[in-house]
Amino acid sequence: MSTSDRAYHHGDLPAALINAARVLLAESGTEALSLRAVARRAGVSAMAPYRHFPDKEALLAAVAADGFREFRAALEAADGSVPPDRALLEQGVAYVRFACEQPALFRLMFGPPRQAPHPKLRHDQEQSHSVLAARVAAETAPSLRQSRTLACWSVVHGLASLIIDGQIDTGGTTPEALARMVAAAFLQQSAPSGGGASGT
Amino acid sequence: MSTSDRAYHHGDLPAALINAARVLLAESGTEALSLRAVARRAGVSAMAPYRHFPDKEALLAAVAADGFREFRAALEAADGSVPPDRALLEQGVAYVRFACEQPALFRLMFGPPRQAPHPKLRHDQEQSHSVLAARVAAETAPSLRQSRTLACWSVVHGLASLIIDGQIDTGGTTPEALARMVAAAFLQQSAPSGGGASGT
DNA sequence: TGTACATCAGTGAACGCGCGTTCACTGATGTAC
DNA sequence: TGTACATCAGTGAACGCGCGTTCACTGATGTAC
Repeated sequence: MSTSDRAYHHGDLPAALINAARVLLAESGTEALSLRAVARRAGVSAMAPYRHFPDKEALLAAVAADGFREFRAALEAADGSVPPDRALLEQGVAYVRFACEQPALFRLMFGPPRQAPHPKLRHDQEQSHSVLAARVAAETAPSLRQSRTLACWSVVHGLASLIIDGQIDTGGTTPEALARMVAAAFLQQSAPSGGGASGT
Repeated sequence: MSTSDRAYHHGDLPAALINAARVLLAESGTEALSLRAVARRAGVSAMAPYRHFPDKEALLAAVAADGFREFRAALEAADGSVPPDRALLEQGVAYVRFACEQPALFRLMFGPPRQAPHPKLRHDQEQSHSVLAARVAAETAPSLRQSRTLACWSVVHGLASLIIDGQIDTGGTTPEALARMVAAAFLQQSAPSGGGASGT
């Protein structure tokens, strides 16, 4: 506390800015995410961020990268939390849960590409994608891997998007329950061999 | 021509504005869609739109509603273009094609809700959703309808979103081919009875 | 241990911009007599 | 058929706003001697 209490030098302003951006994202959505607002939130002058990020895009990219690392961790945790034959289902549920808990962050991460994205961001993005791809690969014949991975990814991404964009009349059903319902319908018979998808 | 050539009164400014908005959307994306830019594009003063729309949101809602009507027509055309057992697949392909042909319009239609949406817009939205729902209902037992409709919707919506947001390394594959590949993987065995999904 | 000075990390005022929207207006149209 | 007038559909200047970014600055830190 004493070091960050009110020093002229902040200590770790980059991290503080990313944090402030995520708070703003959670509170007010993507529209409200201006450089000035982030600086204000971090309790620092409007110019301070330029010490650490060349421009607004760079800060946004850092926020997205941070999100992808957290996202990846969530997918991995879900994957490891159950026996292998239910891991894919749980990953899907975790995917939807993440989006619904932090919709604006999710939109920033997966929304329309802003510029040529930083290689750093690209890397964190691919790392998170590979968690799902690896699970599918583990239980799918090589010839079907690509289409099955993409189908799995599409179904969870689509459900997440439809929910957070208010397109679905959920009638009070929780996102998690919707995810289990949809995933069950999806996995029902498309598992290539044996057991699969009878979880709850 | 002679009536619209350069009259003080425009003739049908509302339609011209919606059109101008769609052109801008196609050319420069959602970010560029300001009221002023739309008016400029329609060759009219910045204030003229206020004769026909109470504010910016209302114009955007009209654009989205227009998009939903076109979207619905595309789904219906696809549905009717093949025998019933392949209609669902073709609807999915049409869904993805629409999104990829007009990504910014698609985002405006399905993006985060801006305000309490106009009832008119809600209606056009539901009309388009019902095309898919009706097809699923026609070939699915009542108890499975809800989950199967949502699963089908999610998979096409997710694929469309991933493509237009640049998340997928398509390696040159066309959106339509991706859609057929994913839909095939998805429908492979989840059709409740008989034939299904051996298209192309 | 003490001083000089380069470097680093912040400040604060100011810029130009495009935006949504207001206001008071003016030109065109249509209808009553 | 001609005129008076209400109404409708546009104009153009101006507002206040928050934005990203520039500029010149100042205070804090760390290193060489």
